[in-house]
Amino acid sequence: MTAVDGDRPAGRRRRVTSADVARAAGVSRATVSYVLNDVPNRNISQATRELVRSTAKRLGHMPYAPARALRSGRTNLVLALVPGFGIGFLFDKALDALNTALAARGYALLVHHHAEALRSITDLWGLVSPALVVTTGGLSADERAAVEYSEARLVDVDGIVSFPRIGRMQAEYLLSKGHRRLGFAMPGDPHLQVFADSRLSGVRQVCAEAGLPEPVVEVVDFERADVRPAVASWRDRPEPVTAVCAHNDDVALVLMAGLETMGLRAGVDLDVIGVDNVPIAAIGVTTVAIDIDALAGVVVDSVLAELDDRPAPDRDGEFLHLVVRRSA
Amino acid sequence: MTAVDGDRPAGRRRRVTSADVARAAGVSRATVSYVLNDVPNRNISQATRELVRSTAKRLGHMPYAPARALRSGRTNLVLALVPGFGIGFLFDKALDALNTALAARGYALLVHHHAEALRSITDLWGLVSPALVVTTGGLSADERAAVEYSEARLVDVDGIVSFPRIGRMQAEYLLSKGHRRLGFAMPGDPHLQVFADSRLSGVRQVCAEAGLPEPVVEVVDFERADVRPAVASWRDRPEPVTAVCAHNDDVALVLMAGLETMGLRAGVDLDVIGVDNVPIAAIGVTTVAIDIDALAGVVVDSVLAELDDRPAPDRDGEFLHLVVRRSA
DNA sequence: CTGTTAGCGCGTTCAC
DNA sequence: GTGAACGCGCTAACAG
Repeated sequence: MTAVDGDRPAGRRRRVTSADVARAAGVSRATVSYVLNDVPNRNISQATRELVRSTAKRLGHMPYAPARALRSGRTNLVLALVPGFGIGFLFDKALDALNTALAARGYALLVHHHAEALRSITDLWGLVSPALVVTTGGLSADERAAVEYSEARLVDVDGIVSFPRIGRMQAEYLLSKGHRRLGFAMPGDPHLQVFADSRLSGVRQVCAEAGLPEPVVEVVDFERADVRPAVASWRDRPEPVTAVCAHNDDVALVLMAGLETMGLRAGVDLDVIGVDNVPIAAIGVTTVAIDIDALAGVVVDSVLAELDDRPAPDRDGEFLHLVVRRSA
Repeated sequence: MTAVDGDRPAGRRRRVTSADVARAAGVSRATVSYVLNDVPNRNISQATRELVRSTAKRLGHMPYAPARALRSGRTNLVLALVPGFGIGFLFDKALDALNTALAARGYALLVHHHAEALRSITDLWGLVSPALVVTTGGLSADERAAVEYSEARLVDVDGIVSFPRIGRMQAEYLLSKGHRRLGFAMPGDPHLQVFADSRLSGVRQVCAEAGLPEPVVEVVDFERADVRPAVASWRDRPEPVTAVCAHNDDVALVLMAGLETMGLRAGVDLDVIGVDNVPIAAIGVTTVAIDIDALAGVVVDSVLAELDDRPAPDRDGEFLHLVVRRSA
């Protein structure tokens, strides 16, 4: 850790405004603005342009975002509201793709971990005022309303990949293998609950449609890898659970590792299926894979379309496929 | 994906300003500001307060961040400049802790994936103007200078945990086990290169100090789990590498899984040591563990201290310890 | 006590 | 190429 303060004893550095540049260059503020923004159809001599630019650089002028935004009535900010950092492999990939695409169009992608309990949307808007908000379905009805009522556009990427659909695929595969009592492994992280519930609902549907009992839900805490209670709950019952849908591959891997320490084996004593097909899943996790690039592409297209006032692109791609390995 | 646009046919909603609220409530703009901000020592009747608040709510007024920031000369934004999303377990934990601590003090933490190739700091400042920037040492000299020259404060969390120190711990442990030819497994992700190089430097130091040859560096690509070339490079040489320091546990896990598919075993045919002690490492990865909570605490303290103009807190904690499992 | 007037901050852009 | 008004919220000075 390096505290960097340079030589600012008490009063901090004064901002260098475009007026300072204008004064130093001996031109008007309007000229400075036109030059620095490359405004077309403004006949400004090359000499003046160079003078303004060099003066700005010499003085260390940086445009001041709030003033610019206030005057133009809009920001070039896209705010991604996430339910927590490190939400997952796919998510991070999509954010990276979005970041690059937006940078090329002069927008900045900002990621904020928003929680209603911590701060309201209204209060957040007093701190940052985005042109567009990207969410993952993690907003309450009130929050959605607040965003929609503000001048910000809203793109909800929830549903590009149907989470219930993923749960359905897991369950359908397990039933096709002859299982009749399913379990569901929830992650311990509360931020992931929303997603997990959504996947679980798909598993529930399939069980209900097949006339089977509800899936037995247990938490497999990612942090402390003690899965004994969960495994006991699944196996020590009159009609034992024989196969478990894990929220994702990470949960599946923790579960599988735990089974091994108990002298049990995934795919033999208990079938386990994950979601995501993360790289490490290659060690033997049967999983529902999601096509990252296609997914990221749709997210990017959706956001850009909304920014351009174009209709939202078709989102009915097929991003899911089953990868069968030894765990189920 | 749901495109949410409500009923805004062509022209989008006009902003509801505090002037609108003042007009509707029949009071002055000043009164509105005093009420909504709970400014002390302002004797405003309870009736007026309620009137203003209810009117603001009825009209759906939200404070407009740029105007507020322009007037007050400062924002309440903390910008974390990261070299990529999904940088790692520890990082995400620290960001979450920071987010919570900052929210309690009226600041918003925004995470931005910044790359010099995509946009300069100067241009970024035209889009968002933070009060403080948190980095992980990923800035170039020019970028550092730009940040330091702006009115934003800068806290660099690089070095809270010494990356070379981590590499040293890995190497020292392996040498203590009798190994004399070390390898280093780099991650494929270019965003992680900076960190990996730093860890590698520690390994290099230890080898040099012990009079041993340089560690043999190979990339273990996280995305495509084919580790055969890397393993071949380590083993197929006159003096084979017998132990590998992996950049982190994820890399170690991919490597271990790859070894297994080759009919080899980590800890037997090749020793492997990771970093982070991620949950899944419990399956048997020997690793350098980092105390997350202590680390996050120092990050939070450093940022809050800088915001409060207090001196940076002591950072000389000991966050590292070795966890020996079966992989080395 | 209760509330108002007026000017500011900084970059943008219309009219000249 | 310039002058000047503007956007929106904050707050010192002031008035009933």
